[in-house]
Amino acid sequence: LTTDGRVCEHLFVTGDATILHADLDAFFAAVEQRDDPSLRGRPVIVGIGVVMCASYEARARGVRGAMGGSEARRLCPDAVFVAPRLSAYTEASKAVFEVFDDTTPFVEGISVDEAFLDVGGLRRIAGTPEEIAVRLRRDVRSRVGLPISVGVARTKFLAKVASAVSKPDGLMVVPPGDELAFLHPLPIERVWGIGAKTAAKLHARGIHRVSDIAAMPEDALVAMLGTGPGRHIHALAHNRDARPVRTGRRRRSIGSQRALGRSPRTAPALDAVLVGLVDRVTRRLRAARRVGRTVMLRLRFDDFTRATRSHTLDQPTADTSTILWIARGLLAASMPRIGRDGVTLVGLTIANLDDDGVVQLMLPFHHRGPVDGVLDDVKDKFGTAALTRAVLLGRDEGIEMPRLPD
DNA sequence: TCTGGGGTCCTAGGACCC
DNA sequence: TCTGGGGTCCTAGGACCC
Repeated sequence: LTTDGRVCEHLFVTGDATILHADLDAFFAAVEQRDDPSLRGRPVIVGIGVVMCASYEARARGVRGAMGGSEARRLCPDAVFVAPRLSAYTEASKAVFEVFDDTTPFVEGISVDEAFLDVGGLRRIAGTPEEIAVRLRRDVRSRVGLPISVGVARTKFLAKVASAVSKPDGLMVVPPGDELAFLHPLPIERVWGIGAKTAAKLHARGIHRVSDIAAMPEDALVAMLGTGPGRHIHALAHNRDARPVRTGRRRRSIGSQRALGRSPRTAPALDAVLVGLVDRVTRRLRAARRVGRTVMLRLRFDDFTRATRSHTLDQPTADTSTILWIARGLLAASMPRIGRDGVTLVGLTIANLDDDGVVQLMLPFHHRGPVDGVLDDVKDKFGTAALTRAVLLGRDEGIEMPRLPD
């Protein structure tokens, strides 16, 4: 503890750089270039109305993600626009994560195209972190056909920064001892967690480099950004980041949204959009064998302000008619504001997720030894989702009474 | 073709409980 | 009459990320 009673954030300062951050380069565009040789070497933009992903050839001309299609075309008239093929990206992502899983048991997926890997303790069997990273990049290239950048450091934060700095198709190892020399000259935008708003606040006070942040007392940052962000940014600027690589993280919400564009905004039209969203979301819930308790309606208005309305049920569900009933109620409650401000986007998210009807395995207290035989039985009877849950229950939650399915 | 679609985490206030 | 001290859960909004 620090003198004022907070938990100190650099408990771990010893040790090697053993956290890898692996991040595919221009993922969607790279898949398109892989699958269509005529696109290689040319500026490729995935997305029609809006840029979802731009190849490095297009980025060199100033095209950025989330940019409007018209501006992208103006900057780069010879770009090839490609409609996204989400299933191809999902498949490529799975193949890459297989390579990750073959590298180390400690993989934490961050999104479809990036993950943290903890390779501490693998030195004897797999070599140094740098050797592992070299091999990982080679394997992803040969097995999946995609370029991937890797950062290696002692903290998640720095590994993430290093992979970004090394892009494209790069590898950067930040050895302990060189960390602040690497970090401090960087512009604050490089810090994972500083976005547009925070950067603007900092710039307004003449703060442009990470070293500027590091030179400030924590209190000053807290006064500027609030308690949570202030402390967080201050710690990161000193490379204090104790977050471990966490395996087995599960999705906490499932949602879908639709921008309305020029389509009519009448009540029946909005209801039709809502029905479509509910249908998509509940299908995805059931496919994932999850159920949820909180139904959240998300709205965006003409002036780009946003609002959310939510309702939490007593019992989790993935039932279409139940969720539609709740969603309609939330939409009805929002109609006054919609009439006033004009709606441009409708979204629906289900949160507070739980597993649906998954078997929980209770082992006797005295059970020690391997559980492989038991787990194999569970897998045969109930499938791999149940197996995951059983392992989770044993490792993280101890032994507890199973909650009976409804 | 002004601004897609999918997520995470944090905070603050209020209701409610013991 | 005024008011403790500990907690959970829900709702709404904001910032950030890919």
